[in-house]
Amino acid sequence: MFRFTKDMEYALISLVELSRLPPNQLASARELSERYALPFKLLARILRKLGAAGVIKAFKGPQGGYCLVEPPDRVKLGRIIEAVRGDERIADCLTKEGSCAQDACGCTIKPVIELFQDKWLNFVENTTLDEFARSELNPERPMEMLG
Amino acid sequence: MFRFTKDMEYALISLVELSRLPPNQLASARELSERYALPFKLLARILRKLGAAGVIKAFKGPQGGYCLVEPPDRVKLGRIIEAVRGDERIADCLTKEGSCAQDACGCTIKPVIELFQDKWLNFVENTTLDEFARSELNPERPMEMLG
DNA sequence: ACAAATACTACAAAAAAGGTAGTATTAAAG
DNA sequence: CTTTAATACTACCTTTTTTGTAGTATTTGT
Repeated sequence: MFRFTKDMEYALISLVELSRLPPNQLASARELSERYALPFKLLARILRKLGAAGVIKAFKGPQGGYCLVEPPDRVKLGRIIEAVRGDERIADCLTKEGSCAQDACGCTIKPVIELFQDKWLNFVENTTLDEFARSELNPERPMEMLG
Repeated sequence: MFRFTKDMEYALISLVELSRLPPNQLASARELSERYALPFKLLARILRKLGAAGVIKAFKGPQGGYCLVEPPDRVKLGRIIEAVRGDERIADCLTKEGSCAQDACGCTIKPVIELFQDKWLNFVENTTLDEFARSELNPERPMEMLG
């Protein structure tokens, strides 16, 4: 029900590394993959997604690599998830038309699922990369999820 | 990253139905499956799991069926998840020995993942079936997750 | 005895996750 | 202007998880 997938792990490990880079420095997919023992090709694909989404910036050629576009406290978890995993929803019935078997919906739990979704979306919009980089969640902000 | 699987949906729909049953009445797998258009055999297996976990009580034979063992406000979400899905953890690296590729862990995000896990576990321990049956989350309790 | 229910096991199909391979393109450096 | 180290892109492939089906055994009220 709630799980860090490998692609999210790899993305976050990479982004934390980029967060900690001195200004104007880059890290390449190769470096990241070797440093953290991540499968190179897979990581490269994930970084490309992050690049396409504008979360990181790519530089080609020798001495190339990636860096963050914005400071870590401006990078929302929700944006990372969307970049890496696409537009995830927390239950099929909320996304795909007609995928609620209880169609014309005698579904008794849909309201609660919708509620969960709102809260979850709100949470990922209020969690930022710097909280991962600092290894702690922000105790200052009102916690919409995860205390 | 956060998703209601079908088996959890089916379990919750069934449990909400059982919650609303008049005292001393039962609902059978067949009834539940027909009323909510759920695949019978699959539902039966889920109900068996809930039975084995002591969340619901089963009565065999004609006029048989299932009922809750405890009142809905005593049934924690965590117990339902464990019954239906087994002992889920939110990331492989926290469960399976040696499944952290960054072993001897240069993993920079493990602390945050552990934090998420604590919060999640705390959340599911403080969410109860009656909140699903009432179609709203409890605004009274301090919200550890999901606002 | 019959019928209606749960209990249990095995299988299988579909979807998602995780990973690999090869090629094209770009650009810095010699 | 060639080499080389980087990203960009596409097509597969393997494994695991999810979802669903089938068939049989067992229990129990009527």
